[in-house]
Amino acid sequence: MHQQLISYINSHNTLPLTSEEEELVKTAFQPKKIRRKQYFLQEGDVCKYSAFIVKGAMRQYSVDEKGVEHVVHIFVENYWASDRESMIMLTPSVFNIDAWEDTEMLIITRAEMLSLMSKIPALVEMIRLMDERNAIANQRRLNSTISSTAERRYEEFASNHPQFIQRFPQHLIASFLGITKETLSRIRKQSVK
Amino acid sequence: MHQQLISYINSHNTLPLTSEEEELVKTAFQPKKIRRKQYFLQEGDVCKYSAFIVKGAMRQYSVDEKGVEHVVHIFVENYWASDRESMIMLTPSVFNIDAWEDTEMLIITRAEMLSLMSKIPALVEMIRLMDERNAIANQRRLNSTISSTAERRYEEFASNHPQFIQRFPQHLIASFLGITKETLSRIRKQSVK
DNA sequence: CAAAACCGTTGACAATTATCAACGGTTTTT
DNA sequence: AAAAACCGTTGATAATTGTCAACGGTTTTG
Repeated sequence: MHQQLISYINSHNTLPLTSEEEELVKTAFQPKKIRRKQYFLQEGDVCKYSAFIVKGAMRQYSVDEKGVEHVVHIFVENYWASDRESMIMLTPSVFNIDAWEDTEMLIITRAEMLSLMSKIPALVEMIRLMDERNAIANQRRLNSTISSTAERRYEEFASNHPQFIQRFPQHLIASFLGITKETLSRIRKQSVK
Repeated sequence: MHQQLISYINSHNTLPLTSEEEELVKTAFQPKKIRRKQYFLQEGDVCKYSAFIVKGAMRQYSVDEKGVEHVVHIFVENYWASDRESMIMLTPSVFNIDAWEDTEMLIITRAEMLSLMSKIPALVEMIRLMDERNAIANQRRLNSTISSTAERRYEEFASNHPQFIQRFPQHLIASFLGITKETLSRIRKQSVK
């Protein structure tokens, strides 16, 4: 199980981890399994862990005053799930993260992660790379959100993430795109023509 | 002029820069001034520089097929402007960045920045902190974009960034929020009631 | 200082998207 | 095996937001 994480780390670095470093990683990350629908993080709680997903799928969402869920992230294998703001600022999260499928993950606290980073330079490098990619992805998503129609956003998403279309129900994709399930259903009907 | 950058760096770190490090920073960052409306980056070009803004204001925007501008970022003093995706991937940018006010900045290429970072650990730390804050801000913006009405987004923005409301015209704020200037005008009229 | 550009507002109308209720066909739970 | 939950779709209608054109008041430009 830890091997997948180690491969992930190595694939984000020029130099592979030494076996001592691998050991450090293995002891710092705790395995955790949760079943479909169980919470990894609940609104109002402070987020204590980052999770590297080994197998399964989770979603992160907020719930508005009318009780409607808004999915801000979908996570699958090799994704990292957490609410960074809550974890760093130690503030109650406005998000829920729960398992969409039964999920196996490796979790670590921020303190442990910082300690690991001070011992393993490759981790710092990996985080930097991830932040970079993250910033780029966010930029793209933001731009498409403010400048494209719902239809175009769906088309882009479907062509960039065909696996997600197959793996998750439409209503979840709709929420992720910021539209209702009915609107997405009609958009798809349209574009078949 | 460089002093402002050095203060900025120091304020993002536990240890202040040594005078040798300060010197390195001063030689690596080139001063540059541009006038209102001049481009710092033009769509189709590869972004070569990161800019630390010493004085003035810039905006980053894309232009859609109808010729409508969509503002994705507004930058003022002590902000960093660049198109990270273009700069890192060496791909033509889909964005324009231009000066909204006459602007003084300090610019640096990615290669020089990487070289500086290898010599000045404090810079690496600063970048990490900035990435962290950036990720948090993006998360918030994204969530509000997919889960709030235009009216609520404007209210949040106005209460979090009152300086921006005073400094930039409404049509620019509207574009930044992903709505038209007419809609924003009507929203404001409403909320005065 | 005259012309042009910019800015916010308004009205009339159109397009997009949301809301609510209902349906039939799954899949999951008990 | 029956009941419940889930899922996508559709229709009718409402709410939100965009589009286009026009205006008067500013500010900037030549």
